[in-house]
Amino acid sequence: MRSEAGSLDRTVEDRLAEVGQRYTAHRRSLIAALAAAKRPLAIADLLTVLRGVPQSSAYRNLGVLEEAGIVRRVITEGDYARFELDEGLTAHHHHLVCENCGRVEDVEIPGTFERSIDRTLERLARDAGFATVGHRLDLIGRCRSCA
Amino acid sequence: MRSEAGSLDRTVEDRLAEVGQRYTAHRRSLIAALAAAKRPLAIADLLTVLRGVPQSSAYRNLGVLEEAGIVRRVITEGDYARFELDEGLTAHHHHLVCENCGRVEDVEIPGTFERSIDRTLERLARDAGFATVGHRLDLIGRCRSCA
DNA sequence: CTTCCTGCAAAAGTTTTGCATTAAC
DNA sequence: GTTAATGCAAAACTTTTGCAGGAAG
Repeated sequence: MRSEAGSLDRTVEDRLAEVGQRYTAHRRSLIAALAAAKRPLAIADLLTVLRGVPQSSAYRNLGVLEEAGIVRRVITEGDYARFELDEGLTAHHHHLVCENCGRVEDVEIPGTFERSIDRTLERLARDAGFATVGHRLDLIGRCRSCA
Repeated sequence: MRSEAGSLDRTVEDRLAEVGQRYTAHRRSLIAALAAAKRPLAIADLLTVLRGVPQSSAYRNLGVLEEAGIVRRVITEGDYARFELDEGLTAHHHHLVCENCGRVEDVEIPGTFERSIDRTLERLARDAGFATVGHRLDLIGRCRSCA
C-alpha cells in the first residue's frame, strides 16, 4: 500500500514495464483520476474528467492496466463496469452500493472482522472444493440522497 | 422460505396477481428451472433447458418477475446476467464464484456468522449515512475443474 | 527502426423495445 | 371483451477490435 503520488506512479510504471508496456499520458491521467476518487469510477465518469480521451482508448488502456494487475474491474448493479486501483496499490476495502441510484462508495471494515471473515470463508470454500482467492463483501442500501 | 413446489407456485402466483400480472406457462417453466438449480442461471442456461422460449420472452418475463420481487438478478464477473429466486422464496445464501470459468454455486454460511456480519455492517452503514438493506458476500476462487 | 499506442469507425455481444397477434382472465 | 403476454425483428447499449497513422524507446 503506497500513498504518495510519486510512489504510485513509479509502481505503476514498473509494473507496466514488466509486461512490456509504456506509461503514457492517457494512462497517467486514468491512474490519477482513479487514485483521486474514493470510489470506483465508470467509464462515463472517467471520460468526463479526462476530456479529450476517446472511449476506445479508455477501454483499451483500462484493459491493459487490468491485465497488469494495476486496475480492477468492479461489477456492481448497473449496466456498465466501474474501475478502481488494485488492492495492492490501495487498502483492502469494501463497497457501499446504493440500490436506487447505483452510487458506489468505498468503506473499510475492522481488521479483526476482516480476518474472521477470511477464516470462515476459507473453510467453507475448502469444503466445496474451491481454492479461495479472496472475497467480495458489499453493503446494499440507500445512500443519503436516495433514502 | 417455502420449499414445496406447490407452495412456491402459489406464492409466485399471488405476488404476480398483486401487480396485475399472470402466471403463464413461460413463467412457470422459468420458475421451475430456477428452483431446480442450486446456482444462479444465465439466460443462455435457461434457453437451453426451456427449449422453444424465445430470448426476448425470457428477458421480458425475468424482468417482470424481478419487479415483482420473485427473481433476483445476480451480477458476478461475466458479461451477462444470472438469475435466481429471491431470498424470500429460498434461504439466504452466498455465492462461490470461479474467477476462471465464471461458474457460480450457492453456499450457506453459519447463522451466527451471518448475524455477526449483519451487526458489523449495520454500524458501518449508519456511520456512512447509508440505510442498509442487505449485504452481498461472495467467495472468489477457482472451482474444482479450474484449480 | 521496431514495438507499442492512438483514434476512428465498424463489429460484436447482451439486453431492450415496437408492433401486430394471440392468449388469459 | 379487456388487458396482458407472445414472438419476431429491429434498436439500443456497452464493450471490443481492425487498421492506418503516429509516438516512444
